[in-house]
Amino acid sequence: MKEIEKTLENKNVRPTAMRILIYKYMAEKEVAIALTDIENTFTKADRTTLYRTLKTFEEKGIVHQIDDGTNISKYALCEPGCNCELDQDLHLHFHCSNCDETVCLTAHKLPHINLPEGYIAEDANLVIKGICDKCSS
Amino acid sequence: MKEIEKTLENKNVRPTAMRILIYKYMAEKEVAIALTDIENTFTKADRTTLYRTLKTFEEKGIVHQIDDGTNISKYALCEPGCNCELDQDLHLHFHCSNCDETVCLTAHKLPHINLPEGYIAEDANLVIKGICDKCSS
DNA sequence: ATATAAATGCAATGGAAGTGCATTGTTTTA
DNA sequence: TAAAACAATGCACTTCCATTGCATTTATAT
Ligand SMILES: [Mn+2]
Ligand SMILES: [Mn+2]
Ligand SMILES: [Zn+2]
Ligand SMILES: [Zn+2]
Repeated sequence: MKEIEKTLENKNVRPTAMRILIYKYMAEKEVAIALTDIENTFTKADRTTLYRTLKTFEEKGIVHQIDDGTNISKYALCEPGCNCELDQDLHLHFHCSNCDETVCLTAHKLPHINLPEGYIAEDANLVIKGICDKCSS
Repeated sequence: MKEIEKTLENKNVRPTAMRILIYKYMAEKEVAIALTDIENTFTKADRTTLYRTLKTFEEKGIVHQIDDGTNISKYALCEPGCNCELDQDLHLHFHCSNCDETVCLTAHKLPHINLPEGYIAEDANLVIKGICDKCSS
């Protein structure tokens, strides 16, 4: 428990009860989390609080937002030492069309892309859709 | 004009007045088009008609949908001979954070990705965000 | 203890996607 | 050609998620 408090404080986020719970929840799940997931888990808390918690976590580099093509924002805890604010650590994401779960494939970094003249890359998003390991077996 | 009618008929889409106009509009633009773009252009037509036109075009392989990360679906005419229904012709897309325009970089095919055991890829989406050639000059 | 600032809760809004159904227009085919 | 069948369009309405303003509560600083 104290671990999580430390982690939050290190990122300049006050470790409130709700924030600790959400962090713990995300740490236990191995998949990307949507706001509605958190909503359904912590039904006593207000949706806005949960929403703002995710936003705060994102701003402070605790989680990164994932756009998996479902038009539902998902979030996952950043790896220790990840610098996704600096657009490094760009890994790919996999979205399973069967179970609708999205996972970070942090080991799979994005390949470098040579753009045409005049184009300046600042960020990239690569999502693979298909069947995940759990659903394919 | 007759060109467009032929194209639509070849794809088993009836060349109605509205559809021809929308096709023409998209052909003239070199960027991906959102429903609201079409809405703002053809203000007399109903939004649903325009919406369903895009859906029809997509189903019949006349346009492909583009998810550029803005959470607004965009569409672009398929290249002649493109087989995006078969998940081939997977090219990357570039979204300019300055002018908010999205373009197909059809010359840039997606690199092959080796996924971990058990993962089966069916589709992929790669979007580069940054500054486009027009905005960087 | 008081002042200040941050976090939370409540209510409302906005934008975009999607659907049901009636109406209009077009194509078959008898 | 007229009737029947089918496709396209228009209107109204719904759903879903993201986002904001403001009041209230809670925590921190002086
Ligand atoms: Mn990730
Ligand atoms: Mn494209
Ligand atoms: Zn799955
Ligand atoms: Zn631009």
